[in-house]
Amino acid sequence: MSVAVAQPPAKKGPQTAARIREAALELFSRLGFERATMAEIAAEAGVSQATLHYHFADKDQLWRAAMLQLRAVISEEERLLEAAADAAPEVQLRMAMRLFLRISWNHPALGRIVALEGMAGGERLDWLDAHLIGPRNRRLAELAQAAIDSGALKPFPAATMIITLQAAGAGVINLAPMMRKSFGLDPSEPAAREAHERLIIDALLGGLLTPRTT
Amino acid sequence: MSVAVAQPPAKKGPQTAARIREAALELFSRLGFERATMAEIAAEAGVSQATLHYHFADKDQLWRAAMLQLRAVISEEERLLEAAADAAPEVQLRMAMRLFLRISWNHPALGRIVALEGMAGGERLDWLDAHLIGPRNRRLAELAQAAIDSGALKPFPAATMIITLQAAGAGVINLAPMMRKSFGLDPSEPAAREAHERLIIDALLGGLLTPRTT
DNA sequence: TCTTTTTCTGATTTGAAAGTCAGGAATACT
DNA sequence: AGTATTCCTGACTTTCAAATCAGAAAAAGA
Repeated sequence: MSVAVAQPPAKKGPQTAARIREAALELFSRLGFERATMAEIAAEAGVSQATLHYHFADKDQLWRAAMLQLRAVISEEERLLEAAADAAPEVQLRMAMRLFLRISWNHPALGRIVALEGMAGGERLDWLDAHLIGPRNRRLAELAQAAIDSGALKPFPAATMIITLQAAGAGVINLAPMMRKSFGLDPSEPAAREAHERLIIDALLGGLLTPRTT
Repeated sequence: MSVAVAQPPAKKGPQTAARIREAALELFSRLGFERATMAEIAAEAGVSQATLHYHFADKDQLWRAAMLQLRAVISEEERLLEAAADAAPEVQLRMAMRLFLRISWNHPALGRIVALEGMAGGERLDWLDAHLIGPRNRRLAELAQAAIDSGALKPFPAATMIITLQAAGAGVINLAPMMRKSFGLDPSEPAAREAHERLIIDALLGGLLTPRTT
């Protein structure tokens, strides 16, 4: 019981910063920027709180670093879309929507953060718009607009469609705690996930495609 | 410049508690529970911070009081539905959806709070489920289930449909800051609001109604 | 009028979380 | 080995918001 220390826990090597980023992403997305504390993040990453400040200047910088890590993963997955760059607009749109839902599912952090910051506004939203969601949103909107212009989709404002897709797509995952509470259902089961995916695609595309008889 | 005081601001009478509740609702919904501070609420209501603690034991009680006030207003508006209690299920559902969207619009606080707390989970969500959103959600789900049973709607899980409606319906309003940032559009304009309403109704009902040719 | 109760406030306490710093331990370099 | 550098930590300071409290001002009641 002298001073302390001893067990070298988990190879304190250069992975430390990465572990911190992961812990930060997890906590920021689950709790939002304010509720997540530096102390919790440090504990989750298995380091002292001061270590966080050694690797990242302040909480804000840590948040940005976590977001950039998330972006890297997502951009990688979205590269799938490039393969279909010359398909018909509504085909591309359907693919993009499926991919969007899949990514929402694989990275719940994204949807939660977009919902939290997109609601609050402020500097972090500005940053997110510039680095993460803005380009993504506008690309989707262009796709939707192309589908509208080609006559395949009813002429709703593309921006409204995209925001609605975003909200609806992330909704079931974001609102998992509420769903459990109100309905006793767990939306993280694969069956529920698939039902949700079909629901969105059927509803948005089924409901918005122009009827063939016109 | 002696001591201070003088102008009797806004009749400190029995409306004080009500003014505090309104200020609290405004700030809680705009900023969420944590970001909203007692000091700000007090300032908004035009009273001292200690007065908040005179009328409400602590921040949590104040939050509950604000929510109950919101519930009272909403319940009143929802009474409209009773008039259609014996229409066909899908007609009732369409009415309920319209009303839901209208309420989301008239009371942005509701959607924001549901999104914030429904994402976070915890005690406040438990309370909300018991007193505000649970009964509402389950009533809507029953309506949707009835429409499904009657064969008018495709057989998607009713709970998933309701959560999606909730997310999509409140989405454009909740994500107004993001929409402004990403698209430079203001969803609070009447035109945008109407487009959104038509979009949701068209998409969800148009896409989910069983085709007449089957 | 005097007294009591209700309503409200300034000043203060408490607690929690962000951020700082001097220095210890490990690693790399010579 | 000796030295420098990188990585990490415990202890501390600072900041900010919730909650408390003693009492002032106003209203109600006698």
